[in-house]
Amino acid sequence: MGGAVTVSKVDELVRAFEEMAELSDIKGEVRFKVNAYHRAAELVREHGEELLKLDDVKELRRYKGIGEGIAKKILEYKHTGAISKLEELKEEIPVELISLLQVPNLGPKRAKLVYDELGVRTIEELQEAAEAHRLAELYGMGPKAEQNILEGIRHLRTTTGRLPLHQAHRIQEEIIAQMRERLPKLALSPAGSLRRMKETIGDIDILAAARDAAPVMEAFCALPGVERVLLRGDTKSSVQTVDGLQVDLRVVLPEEYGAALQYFTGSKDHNVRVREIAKKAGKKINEYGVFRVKDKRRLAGETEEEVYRALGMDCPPPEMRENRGEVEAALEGTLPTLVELADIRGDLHVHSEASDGIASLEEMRAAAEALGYRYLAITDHARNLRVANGLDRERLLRQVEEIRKLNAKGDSPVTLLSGSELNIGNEGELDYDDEVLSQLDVVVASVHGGFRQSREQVTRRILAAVRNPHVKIIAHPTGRLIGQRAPYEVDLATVMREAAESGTALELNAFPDRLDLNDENLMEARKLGVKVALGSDAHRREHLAFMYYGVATARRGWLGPEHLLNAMDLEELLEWLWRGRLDKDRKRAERKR
DNA sequence: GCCGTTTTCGGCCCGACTGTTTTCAGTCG
Repeated sequence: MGGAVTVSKVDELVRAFEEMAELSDIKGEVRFKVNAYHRAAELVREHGEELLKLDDVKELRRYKGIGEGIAKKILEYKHTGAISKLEELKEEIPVELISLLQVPNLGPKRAKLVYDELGVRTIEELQEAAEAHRLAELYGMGPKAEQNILEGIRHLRTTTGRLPLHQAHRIQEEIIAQMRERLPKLALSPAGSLRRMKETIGDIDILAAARDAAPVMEAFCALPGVERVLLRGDTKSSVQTVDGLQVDLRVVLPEEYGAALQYFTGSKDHNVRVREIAKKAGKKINEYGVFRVKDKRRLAGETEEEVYRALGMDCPPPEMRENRGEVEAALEGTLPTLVELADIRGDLHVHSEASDGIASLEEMRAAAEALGYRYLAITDHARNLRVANGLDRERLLRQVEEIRKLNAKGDSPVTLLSGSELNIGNEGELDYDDEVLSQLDVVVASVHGGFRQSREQVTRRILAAVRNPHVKIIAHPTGRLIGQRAPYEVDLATVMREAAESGTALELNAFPDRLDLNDENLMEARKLGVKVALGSDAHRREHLAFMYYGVATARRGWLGPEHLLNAMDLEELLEWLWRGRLDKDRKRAERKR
């Protein structure tokens, strides 16, 4: 089996430009050159396939950010597999030095300094030098700087890295609630990557508006969950919580609130683009407002909408602010309308006590009713997934019957849809025959094992499921578990094309560990015209609420209600589910001929 | 290293906080 990890040419080239940026930075090149390399890495990440197809400097230079130098380097890499400039840099500066930049409070300048003066090239050596107080003797450094670097190393080793969105979200809500208790009238908002609903969160950013910042800082730094105060200024403080998370609070005046929110929400790349646009228009934007350069007149600041409008832009929803085309769309007035939680009419992936859930059908239905849903698909695990108590044929058919009876009573606004989450076997085989599947409303299929198989095999398995006329949704299509398990190798582009063609939806699994498809996958699905099915994968009543994170992720993928099965009303959904199955059945018959 | 309906040279996004400094560099976001 070809299970070897293959790193693509594109990934290698991205890495090469990133190394060039880091090494140039340590070397002390002007920041703009370093930025140019970073930008090149970004461009290759985004357009690598296209770029590597091109064969002359002129064509490459059509991309903004690629000039003479970068173009030649791309071609050199294409033809020789290496970039001589990078090799030269590596001879001047050891690559291991790049790893030192991970240490908080140690940047490129001091990394170079400790290497030149002390020969330090790894984090271990850095720690030894700091503990022997050799860092404090260096020019421009002292005992504090040394201590901060030791703290940085400790932090690096003890924190588990980024926190999953839902955990960070809970902590943030708690902090905001505690602040409100102490200062009831204070305007507070989440900001940063949490407001953008990124799938993992490095630290929590909170913004406050007040005439007098001092009492706000006071209250914040004294919150019960605060382990220690990292820095405390007049308008900005950072603390570390008992669970090792960094929380930043920024306080601005009410008339600056919108500008500060814009600035503090990011992303960094988005903000850089916005500031460039301001600059070109003879304006300046910072966290205090938008200003006209010539007379420093203030043009906007109180609300985000006003801030963007002052720059001739619509206001992009926070989830879109990643510099993935939203800046252009905001300028042209072509921002899409994104899906909202209120658009969601039902959940299409739910388990009951029949397999590995803990609630009865009626309990799950009552919980769905509380969320205002109109339908709920019961998709318990199927026969072959023994570990999850998968239903055999008889139990499944009994459940179908039970669902019919519950629906017939007509005492709930929620219609239960009978379904199953099939297991896609090693050769693409499914748990039940067509005769059984044809009795179900919603057939979901997904991979639960064989994660280390080759890309070809996994893709073949999933394509087999896509082609089954009854399978209408491929659940958690990449199998990743955030922070625990990488996605299996799969040719997602091919799966998406086939799914689009055959009328099969791909799932956006809203379970917090999964969020699968992810935001970038979803943008691709949107482009290819693939329908997306939101499912909470609930195993108990409270899990239905995970839909919130699913909708957030859908928004990060630029999806509107028109892309989602769950935004359809019941009749439309049933028609889509059944019409598609007849189409697919016909195609399968044609293929056999 | 890139870029140009204000420029082919001289710019390139912006500011807070800290520590080590007598006016600012380094780091961070």
